[in-house]
Amino acid sequence: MGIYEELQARGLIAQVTNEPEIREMVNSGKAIFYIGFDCTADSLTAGHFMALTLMKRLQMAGNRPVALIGGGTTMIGDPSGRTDMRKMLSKEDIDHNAECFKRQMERFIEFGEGKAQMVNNADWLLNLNYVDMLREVGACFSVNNMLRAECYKQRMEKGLSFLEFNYMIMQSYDFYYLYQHYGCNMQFGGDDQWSNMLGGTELIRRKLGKDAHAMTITLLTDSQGKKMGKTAGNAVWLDPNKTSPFEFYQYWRNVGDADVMKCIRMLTFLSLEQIEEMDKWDDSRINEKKDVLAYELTALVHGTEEADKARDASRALFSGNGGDDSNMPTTELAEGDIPADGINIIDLMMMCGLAPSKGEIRRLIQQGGVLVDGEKVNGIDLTVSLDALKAGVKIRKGKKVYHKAIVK
RNA sequence: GGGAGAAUUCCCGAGUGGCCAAAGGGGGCAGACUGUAAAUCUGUUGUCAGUGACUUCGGUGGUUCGAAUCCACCUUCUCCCA
Repeated sequence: MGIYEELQARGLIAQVTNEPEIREMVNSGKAIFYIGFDCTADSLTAGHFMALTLMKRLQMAGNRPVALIGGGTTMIGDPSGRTDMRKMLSKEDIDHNAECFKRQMERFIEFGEGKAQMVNNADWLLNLNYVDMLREVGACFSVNNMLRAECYKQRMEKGLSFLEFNYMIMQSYDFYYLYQHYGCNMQFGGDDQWSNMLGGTELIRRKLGKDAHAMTITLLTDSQGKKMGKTAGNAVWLDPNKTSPFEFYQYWRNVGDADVMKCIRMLTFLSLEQIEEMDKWDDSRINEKKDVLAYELTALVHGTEEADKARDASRALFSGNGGDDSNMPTTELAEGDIPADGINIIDLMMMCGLAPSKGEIRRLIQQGGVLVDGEKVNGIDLTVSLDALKAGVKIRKGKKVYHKAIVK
């Protein structure tokens, strides 16, 4: 079984330009492929993670990845799948974000001579001359066709600025540029990138008379069709400072029943045999599956040591036996922050960042959603003593958020 | 360039002088039920304090005892005509 068949079996392939040729190319390790990452934030997210695993899979099969950081395209902003315009980022922000991306990717993909390469499209996009560009590339695009592209459809109602309209051209130019300078013959991306990617193969065909290929990955959605990798509208980050390994673990531990096997198949590096085996497990082992998923992914992103800790913490908290809670998310407070006669529970929770406002904590307590050291808090006037804090106080918010406050 | 319209809280969307911190829905949070799942039901959802104060309806000024609501200018967007 070749890598192509494996990707297929894992349900990762959404659309391809020419299946027989792509199959042959990736299976024989001849593909030099790129995936673009627009740096709109200072950390990669769980959404990018799938693209990273794909790079790794293909690299393991002998293909050469090119990770493209979108320092140039981020200046424009991809309108795909959006109903409103992206916030314009400053050049400085973009450079900073690109740096962060680079560091995160290096942990994951092997870069170096003969291995993966990393490029930044700011290097060639930012110095383009407008008129030259229009003559060289603009002439190859039909506005009529572009307007029909799926990625602009959603924007036809709310409006699309000329700036964003050009995104497809920039991305196409990237492919064209990489084809010529890096021998890059294939592009991968999320399924929402399909039309942008076709723009690139089309441009290469017109300018050079050569065939380049494009392949999209199935977007990871839950059983309700919503994009995964978000909690309450916030991304699940790969940066441990933005999403701790514990929270990361918990996110995957909590996926819906219907989505577990799909996630395992698409995201983990467990062999297909192992996965088939798990698929046969009885429904009573559903939580075991979730545990495997969470552990595997946390280990991939944060390393086995962090994954072990996250799993231990999770088991200690949820399996009911008390257990080792040393890996619980913790806020360390200075003795000077706490009055000698103790601190009100509301203020304490504020210090731990457990809620954005005092009103919310009050409501939480009134609705019976707060437990301190296992005891339900019955009133908003509870005071936590300094001595208790020195020993460490466990606060539980709702069913799943555990936090420890300790005075050092 | 000309004309018409729009901007409301996390999102969508009602509100056309006081009864508006602002209907309804979505989302979020909590409770019940459970398996750290889903579905369902209930409560809750500006901030700080408590029988009240403060901030919020694109921005800046103005009218008024009182403005999300009226007026002027500005900004952004949509639609129609060029």
